[in-house]
Amino acid sequence: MEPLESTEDYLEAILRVKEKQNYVRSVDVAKLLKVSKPSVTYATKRLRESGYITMDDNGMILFTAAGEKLAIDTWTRHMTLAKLFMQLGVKEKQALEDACKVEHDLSEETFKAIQKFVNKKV
Amino acid sequence: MEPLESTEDYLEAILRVKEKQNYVRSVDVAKLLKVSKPSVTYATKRLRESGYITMDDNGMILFTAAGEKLAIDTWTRHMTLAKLFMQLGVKEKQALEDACKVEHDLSEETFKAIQKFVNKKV
DNA sequence: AATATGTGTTAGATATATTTAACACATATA
DNA sequence: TATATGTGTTAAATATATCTAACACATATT
Repeated sequence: MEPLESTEDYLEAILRVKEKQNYVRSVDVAKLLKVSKPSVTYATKRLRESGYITMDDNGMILFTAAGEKLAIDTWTRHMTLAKLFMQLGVKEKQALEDACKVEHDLSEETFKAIQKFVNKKV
Repeated sequence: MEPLESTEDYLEAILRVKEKQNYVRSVDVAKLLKVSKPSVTYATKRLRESGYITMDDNGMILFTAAGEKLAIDTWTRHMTLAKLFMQLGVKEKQALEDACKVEHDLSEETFKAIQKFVNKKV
């Protein structure tokens, strides 16, 4: 079971699939996040109700402006955190994995401090 | 509603109450975590089943060896993370709050890298 | 003694997020 | 044409974690 994937994780996954192949099917999101198809059905329903995505006649997932912004913001956080961990000596794979788990929970203040640090250092 | 407090959060709270007053009642934990009394009843049941705590005849919460170890480990993580954030310029209160949210999700590798960094710097 | 306060429990509801099973439907293959 | 594969849905179960309401019981106050 294990509750795991939230709004931002799904939006981020949609963004990654879109960058890769320009269209996003439910099954692509399921494969990337390693969750079942019904989980994606449930998630896309929530994301539609929240106004983050729409779906076309073929069931393709499309971002709204708000959804794309939140997805990109989340992705930026993810990469910034991963960068921090890597600068501290963590290997890329682990850094990305940890960043994903942590990215939703940080305050703006802490995120900005981290951003400043990783950019200063590069 | 909002799911929030997990095993480690409760163990950490129990540790903090114990440090402060040497005994730990359910209501103390509820107050510290700002959750309801039934939430604590539910949590202590889980913690007992997992072998992390016991309860004496008066309902006082006692650590097992495993419970105390996990509580201290969690607290150490919490403080190490808070230290990292403070070194990056985050104010103490916010650093502690963010550290609490993040502490459960980090791999050993990343935690050790952070530990090395904050100790090197001091 | 009667009442109020503090502590804790159980029962039931709510919310999030996941799963498997079953099915519908379209397209591709033998 | 019959069957297999791929995509997606709905329904129902499971798991975690919370809440409010109601109650039990002990101690403290009037």
